[in-house]
Amino acid sequence: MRIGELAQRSGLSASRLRFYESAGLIGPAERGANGYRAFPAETLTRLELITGAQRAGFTLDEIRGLLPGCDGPAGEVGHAPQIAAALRRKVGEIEALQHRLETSKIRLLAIVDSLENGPQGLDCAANTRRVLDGIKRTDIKEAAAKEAAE
Amino acid sequence: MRIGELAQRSGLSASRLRFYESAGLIGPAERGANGYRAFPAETLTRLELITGAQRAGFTLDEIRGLLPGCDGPAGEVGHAPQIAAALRRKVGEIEALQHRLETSKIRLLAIVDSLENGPQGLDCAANTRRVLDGIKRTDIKEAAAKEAAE
DNA sequence: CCTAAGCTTAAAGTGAACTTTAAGGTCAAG
DNA sequence: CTTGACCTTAAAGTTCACTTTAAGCTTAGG
Repeated sequence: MRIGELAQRSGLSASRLRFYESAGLIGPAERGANGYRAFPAETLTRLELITGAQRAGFTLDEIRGLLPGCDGPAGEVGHAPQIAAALRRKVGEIEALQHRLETSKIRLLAIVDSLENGPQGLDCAANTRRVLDGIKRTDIKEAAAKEAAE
Repeated sequence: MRIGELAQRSGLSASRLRFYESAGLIGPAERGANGYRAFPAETLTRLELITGAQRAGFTLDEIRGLLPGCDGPAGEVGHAPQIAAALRRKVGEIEALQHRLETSKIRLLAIVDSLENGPQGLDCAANTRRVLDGIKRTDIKEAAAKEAAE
């Protein structure tokens, strides 16, 4: 598969694919007699992994370290346990992020509620204070919920 | 409160606080006779809001638009319904992100499982194929779960 | 044969979110 | 009355993750 087709099928730009290759995120593509890159079909799967990990908040550096591949400095066979441990740490990070998101969501919904069901006709400063108070109450509720959960 | 104390109490650097002020994320601080900034105590709460929103994936531009404050171009009283609508959209985005994270987590755990409980002694290329196969199976299960949920 | 699409490279540019630097003013303590 | 911590500004620098540019191949189609 040449770079244009891979770009179209993956939805990524060709420049991004070249960038990923030069960054070592996808293995160096084979070259045809004309110098054109020839990517194997698996690259598509790998790109999905990469973009998925990115959406999950991983940096490219982290992804390079975590993705399966035999080209790294520790890329030999006995590598698997370390990768598994790293992935477990990442799962922990994802869980922490999920918790933060849930917290953000609760806060946001509290603000929406405060905005939509709160008293009308206050001036802006008073409204701001009320919203911030609402957030503080949310914090307290969260703290209580956290305590209860432990 | 001067900038050093605010920095210490918020855990943010003084340069970051100046940057946030110049970016309009926190209101322009009053100035003492010496030109030093004098921040009101509420700024701390606002900074928590800002960093919280950042952790939730908002850009500073978005945060500036969403945070309560009477200094914006649309900062007058009737502004609340638009803010509420924007916040609801953000909640939707957060939920999408949560779903993506859950997906990532499942994938990661599938890889960990594949790595830890899979056959031993395969060479690296074979192992890679096995891991990628595992991810594909995860995709299929997710698709099935999604279908079932709808 | 020529053109246009598609590929190559190296290098420079972009935008977000800050940080660092440089040059200087303020102020309490010794 | 000087040292050192703390403050000021404007401007330049940094990192990440790419994109754009410039100059130049290759290859299929009219």
